[in-house]
Amino acid sequence: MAVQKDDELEIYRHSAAHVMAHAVSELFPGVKLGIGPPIEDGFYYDFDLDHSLTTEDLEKIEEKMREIVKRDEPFIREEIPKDEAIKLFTSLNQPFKVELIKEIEDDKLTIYREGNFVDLCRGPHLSSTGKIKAFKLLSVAGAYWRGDEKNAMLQRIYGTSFKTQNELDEYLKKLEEAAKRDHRKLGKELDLFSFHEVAGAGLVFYHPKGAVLRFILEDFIKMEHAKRGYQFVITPHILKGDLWKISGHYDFYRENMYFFEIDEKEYAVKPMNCLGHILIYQTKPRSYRELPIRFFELGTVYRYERSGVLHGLLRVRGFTQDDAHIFCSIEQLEDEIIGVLDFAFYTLKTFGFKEYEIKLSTRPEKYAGTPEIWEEATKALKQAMEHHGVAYEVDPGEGVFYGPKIDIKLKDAIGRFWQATTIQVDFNNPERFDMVYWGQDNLQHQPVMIHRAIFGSLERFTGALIEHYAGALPVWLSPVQVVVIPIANRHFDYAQKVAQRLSQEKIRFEVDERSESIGKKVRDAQIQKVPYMLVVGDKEVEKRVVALRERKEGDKGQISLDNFIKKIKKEIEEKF
RNA sequence: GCCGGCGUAGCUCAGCUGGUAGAGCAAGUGAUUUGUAAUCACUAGGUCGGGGGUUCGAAUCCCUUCGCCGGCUCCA
Repeated sequence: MAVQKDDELEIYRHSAAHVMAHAVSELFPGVKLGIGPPIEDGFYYDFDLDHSLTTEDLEKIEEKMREIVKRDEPFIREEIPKDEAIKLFTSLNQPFKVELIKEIEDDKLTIYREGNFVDLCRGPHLSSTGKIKAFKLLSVAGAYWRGDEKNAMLQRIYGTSFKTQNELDEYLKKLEEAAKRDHRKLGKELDLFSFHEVAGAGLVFYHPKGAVLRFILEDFIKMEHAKRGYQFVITPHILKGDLWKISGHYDFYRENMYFFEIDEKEYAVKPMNCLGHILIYQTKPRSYRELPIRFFELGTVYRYERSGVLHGLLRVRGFTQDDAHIFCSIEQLEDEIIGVLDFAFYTLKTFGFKEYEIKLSTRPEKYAGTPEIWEEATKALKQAMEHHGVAYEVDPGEGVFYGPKIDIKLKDAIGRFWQATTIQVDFNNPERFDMVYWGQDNLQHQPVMIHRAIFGSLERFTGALIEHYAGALPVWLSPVQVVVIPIANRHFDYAQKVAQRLSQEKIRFEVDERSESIGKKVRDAQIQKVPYMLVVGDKEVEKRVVALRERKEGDKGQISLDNFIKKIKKEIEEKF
């Protein structure tokens, strides 16, 4: 049996999951039990039940759980032989448990009883149900038995539990707070982007303010690529089907692509940019002297994603990648990966991301190339990460069909991780496209190809950014950096003078000339999360200054316009 | 794609068991000229996501479709 580290809270929650299953069994006799482990912030349990569970059912189940807790039934551990366990759970009509037991290698296994409820479980558990103090059932969702979509769909109840009611309340409040950071909600409130049912799911429309943010990201990433020796290219959005056959996408990626016909020829909308870059590489003989060749493109791609997986900006059907393909010699591979990692870490830091996950994904079931080639590429990726001394986890079998990859994942408001940066080694396409370069030895060699994106997708990165800052973007990223607020009509002239100056300094501003109270104008600017407000009234006109209000700190008093401009320009410069 | 839930004015939401829609904010108009998170009044605005059905009558019930939400699966 595998050794597992059971932290106290995990045991606690695991016991809560048992109590929940117990409650469901009492309320719905005949329910078939799946599995019910503790998870990061709570626990779940899967049930096979004819009746569809509703929110009201959750309340009833909670009620029943409280009853079981009150009964304070001891958790009793029992060791029984495998065949006896099979008999027991067969008699209890628990086929999923029987299936699990049959796969356990040990001849002895453990069950836990509490009252008249029995569950297959290796434990450990609390001493009795009465030890569970605070819990809440959160949601019910579908989940395939054993995570396989060919299997039955069970109903999963998610819940959480804490040792005190206080901690539980705090957690629930945290969830509420997280919902406020949701980029989908903020995107609407801040007038950044929209989706349209009439246009199609997963297709983003950037509004003027969203477009400002988008352009800032584009400018930044273009500049950085230029600095790092990338050459810019532009390639078409549609390419003939035949080309995708050469690359293998036709076999391995077909279900994610959009095909259509022109002049009786099959075409596909590009789901990736690599082929265009390969064609450019192929336009002339290449020398080792040119390597590494780094082609960069802000490439817009379209992929068919199953309807249930779309998620605001974080998972869409049309998106733009800051995509580049590096063609280099095998000897240059590791250095190139080191360079890309450096680029990625610099970028994430600049945008304020401190928390991320680094994953190394290895060979999947469907793959192109040979195991040896995969091995070699994986080694290069590992060594590059070791060079940077970063901690990473291995995701076995999660690689793309053409090669292993490193992914950097960013956390969203409620703690889900989304892949941003990706670095993928590809030995497959150089082979399929017969790519070569002339070496110093006057012989032809095959280059290695690296697919990589730093933001990943501009859309996803924008979504992550909004959630990271809860909409309160730093000054350099704010679509509107300053709102000028004249107090009365007689201050409009002065406000316009201030505005003119801001405009000259290329600061993004608005002047609020509405016939509203100053309180209202301030409130609206705060809600729009504008970093700076400049209030101008009689006093400011007279002294030729502005009254500064900072988004987070409130009224900062008077300051000369020159000094304010100096301050804000410095912040913009420093990407603050 | 699968399981469950949801879809009412630009936004946030109300509308009990079927009797043909309502609030606040936003918008427009007018008044007000304001000192740091909501000035007041008036006006306009919806074939209740689309289509079909049940019914004398549907926002309310049923079917279907699109979209959204939470999971699951998938994920370059």
